[in-house]
Amino acid sequence: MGTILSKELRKGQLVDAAIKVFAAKGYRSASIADIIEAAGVARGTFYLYFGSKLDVFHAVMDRYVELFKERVQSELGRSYNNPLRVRSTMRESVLDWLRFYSRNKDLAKIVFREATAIEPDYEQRCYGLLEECFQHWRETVVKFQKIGFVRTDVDPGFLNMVFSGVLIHVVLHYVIPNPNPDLEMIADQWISFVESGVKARGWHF
Amino acid sequence: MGTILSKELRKGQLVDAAIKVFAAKGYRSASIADIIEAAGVARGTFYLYFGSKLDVFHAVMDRYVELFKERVQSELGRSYNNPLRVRSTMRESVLDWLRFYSRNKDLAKIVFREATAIEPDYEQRCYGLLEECFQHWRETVVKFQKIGFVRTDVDPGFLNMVFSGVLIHVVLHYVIPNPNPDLEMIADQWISFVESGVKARGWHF
Amino acid sequence: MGTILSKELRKGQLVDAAIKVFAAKGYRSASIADIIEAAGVARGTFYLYFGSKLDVFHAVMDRYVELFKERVQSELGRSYNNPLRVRSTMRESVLDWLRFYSRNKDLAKIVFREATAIEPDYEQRCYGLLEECFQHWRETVVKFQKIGFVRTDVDPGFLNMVFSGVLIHVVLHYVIPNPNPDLEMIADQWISFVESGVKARGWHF
Amino acid sequence: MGTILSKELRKGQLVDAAIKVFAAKGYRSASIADIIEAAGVARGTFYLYFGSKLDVFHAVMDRYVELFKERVQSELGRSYNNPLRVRSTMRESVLDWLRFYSRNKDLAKIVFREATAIEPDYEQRCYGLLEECFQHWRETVVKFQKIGFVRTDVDPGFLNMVFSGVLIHVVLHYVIPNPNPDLEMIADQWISFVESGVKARGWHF
DNA sequence: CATGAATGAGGCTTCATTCAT
DNA sequence: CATGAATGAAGCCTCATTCAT
Repeated sequence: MGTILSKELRKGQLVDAAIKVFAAKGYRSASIADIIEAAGVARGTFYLYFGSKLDVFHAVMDRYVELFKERVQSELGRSYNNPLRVRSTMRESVLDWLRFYSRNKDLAKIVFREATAIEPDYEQRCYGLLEECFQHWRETVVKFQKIGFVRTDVDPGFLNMVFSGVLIHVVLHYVIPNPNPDLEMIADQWISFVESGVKARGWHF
Repeated sequence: MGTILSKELRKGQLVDAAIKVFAAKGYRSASIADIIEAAGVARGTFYLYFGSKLDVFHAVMDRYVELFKERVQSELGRSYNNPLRVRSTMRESVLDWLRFYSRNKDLAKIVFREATAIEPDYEQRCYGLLEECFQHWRETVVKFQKIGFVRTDVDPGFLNMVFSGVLIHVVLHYVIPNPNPDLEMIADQWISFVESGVKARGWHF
Repeated sequence: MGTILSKELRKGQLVDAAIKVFAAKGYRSASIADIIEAAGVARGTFYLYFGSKLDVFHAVMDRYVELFKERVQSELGRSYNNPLRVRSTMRESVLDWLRFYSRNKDLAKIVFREATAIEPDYEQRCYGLLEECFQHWRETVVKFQKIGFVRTDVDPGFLNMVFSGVLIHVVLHYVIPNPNPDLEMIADQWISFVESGVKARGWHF
Repeated sequence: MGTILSKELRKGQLVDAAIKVFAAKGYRSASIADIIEAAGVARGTFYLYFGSKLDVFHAVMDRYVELFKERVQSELGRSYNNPLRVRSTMRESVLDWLRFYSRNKDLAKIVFREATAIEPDYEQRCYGLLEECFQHWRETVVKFQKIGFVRTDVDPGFLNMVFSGVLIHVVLHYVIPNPNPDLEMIADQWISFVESGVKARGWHF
C-alpha cells in the first residue's frame, strides 16, 4: 500500500500478520508470501524488519514471552496465606490463565503446537519464567502439606505436570475452537477436581 | 537394496521408515529423501507404494488408528462392576495407556504434535474411536454417581478432557524423553489424584 | 550527514566512495548500500547525483579517463630527440607510469580488472588516448630504427603490447599489494631488459 | 532435454556450459539460468551435480588446474642443456603456452579476469604449480648467468613477472579476440626481444 | 536538497514427483 | 518390480530503484 509507518508500528503490524498466519497454517507451511499478504506490504518490506522467516518467528515468540512474563508476574503476586481464601484464590488463578490464552488464541496455538520444535531455546526461556511459578506453587503445596491441608504423598512435580497438561489441552480443544468458551465452568470443575478428586465423601475406592 | 519383497512387507518397511522420520523431523521438514534413505529403497520405489508424501502420512495414521483401535477395544473389555476393584482397575487402565504410548513413542510424537494440522479428518477418526471409550467411562461415572461413589457435580466431559490432557502431556514431556520412564509411579500419582484430589482428609479449602 | 554541499563537491564525495568500494568488492558485488555508507549519505541522495549504479561507474571511469588524459599529455611532452638521454628519458617515462598507478591504486584495480567487462566503450576511450602515446612511441621507434639505434625487425605494435602487459601485471601484482613498492628498481630492471634483453654481451643464443 | 546421461558426461556438459557462460558474462553477472540454458537441462538438474553457483565455479577451476598441471609438466620436461638449442627451445616453450591458451580461450578469459577475486585459494594452487616452472626457469637463468650467456644483473623474479605479464596481455588482447592469431609471429618477436631487447647491435642508449 | 521506508523484479536453492531404463 | 536421473514449481532472500515526507 505504499504507506510509510513508524518503524515500530510497521514491525508490530508484521508480527501481527505473522501470528495469524503461523496460527492458521503452522510455521513450516506458512510462507513469507502469506505473511506479507496478510500484512499488506511488499516482499522487500518484510526483509527491512526481519532477516528471515525464522527471525520473524523469534519476534512472535518474543511477543509471547513478554505477555507470558507479565502473566507470571501477576501470578506471583497472588498469596495463598489466608486458608479461608485458598479455594477462591486458586479459582482466580485458573481463570486468569484461561483468560490469558483466551485473549491470545493465535499465540496459544503457535506456542502449544510447535514452538519447541522450531525455537529450541524457547522452552528454556518459558520454563525459566514458569519455574518461578512452579516454585511458588510447590512452596505453597509443601507449606500446606506441613499444615495438614494437603496430602503428604502428593508429588508437587507431578502436580505441575497435571496443571500444564490440563491447561494446554483445555485451551487447544475447548477454549480456542469455541467462540464463547465458558471459562468459569472450566475453573469450577477444575478446582473441585483438584480439591477432592472425583470420589464422593465418605468413600474410598 | 533391490531386494524383491512382497507388496505388503515392502509397504510396511516404508511406513516404518516414515514413522521414524516424521517423528524425528516433523512432517514438513521430513523429505522423501529422508524416508527412502531410512528404508534403504530407491526414489522411484517409494512411488510404487504411495502416491504422494501425504499418502504415506495417511498410511502412518492408519497404522496408528489400527493400534489405537485395538487399544480402545481392550479398554472396553475392562469392567468396573466390582466396587472393590475400581481403584486397581483404573490403575491398570492408566498403566495400559502409558504402556501403549511408551511402546509407540514415535507414533505418539507424530500424533500428538501435528496430526491434526496435516490430516484434518484424523481427529474425527480418533474421536470416533475414543468416543466409545469416553462413553464407556461416562456411563461408569454416571453409574458410580448413582451408587454414591462419585460426586454428582463432576462433569464427565470435563473428566475426559482432563484425562486426555494429562495423558498427552505426560507422554510428550515425560514418557517420550525418558529412556526408562517410571510408568507405575505416574499411574499411582494419577489415580490417587483422581480419587481424592490433593486435599488432606478431614479438611476442606 | 545532512550537510549541504555544492553539487560538484557532493558528487565528488560520492565518486570517491564508489572508487573505494568498487576496488574493494568489484562492481557486481558492491552495492549501493556500500557506497552510500562509505560516503555517509542517505540512499535517496545517491539518486540525486546518479541515475543508476552503472551511472556512477561511468563517473568513476570518467575520473580515471581525466587523470589518464593528463598522464598521456605529460607523456607526449617527453622528447627522445637527444640520443644521449634516451635511456634516462625512458626510465623517467616508466617511472612516471608506475607512480601514476601507485598514486591511484584503487582506480588501477577497477580499470585493470573489470572495466572492459562493464563499460564496453571504455577500452575504446582509453585506447583512443593511449593511441596517441603509442603513435608517439612508434614514431620514435621508427626514427631510431632509421638511425640504427633500434633493431629493424622489432614490431612496434608488439612492443606496445609488451609495455602494456608488463605495466599492468607489475601494477596489479607488485605495486598495488605492496605498501612501499620499489618503483625505481622496477624501472631499472625494465629499461635494461628493454635495451638489451637478457643475453650477455658478445653472445647469441 | 530429458535425456539421461552418465553422471560424468552430464557433469562435464554442465562444466562446459558454465565455462562458456562465465567467459561471456563474468561470474557475478552469470546466472544459474544462463548455465542451464546453455546446457539444455532443467533447473533442478544443475543441483544434482553442484551444490551452488560457487561450487560449479570450483569445478571450472579444477578443470583449468588439471589442464594447467599437464601444461606445467610438459614444460618441466623441456631441457635447456644444449646451448645451441636454447633459442629454439625457448621459442617452442612460448609457442606451447600461447597454443595452450589459444585452445582454451574461455578458460583463459575466466582465469585471467576474475579467478583470484572469486576463489581465493586458486592463486595459491596455480602458483604452487607455476612455482615449479619458475624454479625451473630461475635455475636455468642462474646457470646461464654462470656460464656467461645471460647478464648477471637480471633479476629472475622480475623476469618471471615480465613473462607472465606479457603472456596474459597477449592472450587477453590478441589471442582471444582474434579468430586466427599468428602465434608464431608473437613467439618470434618475443624471443628476439627477450634475447636482445630492442637495441641495435653495437649501440647502447 | 536530503532522507530512508517501501517496492518488486530477479536470483539462488529445495524437493515432491515423473519416467525412461 | 526396482531404479535414480531429470524435472520445474515454489519458496527464500537481495538489492537497485522510487517517492512521500
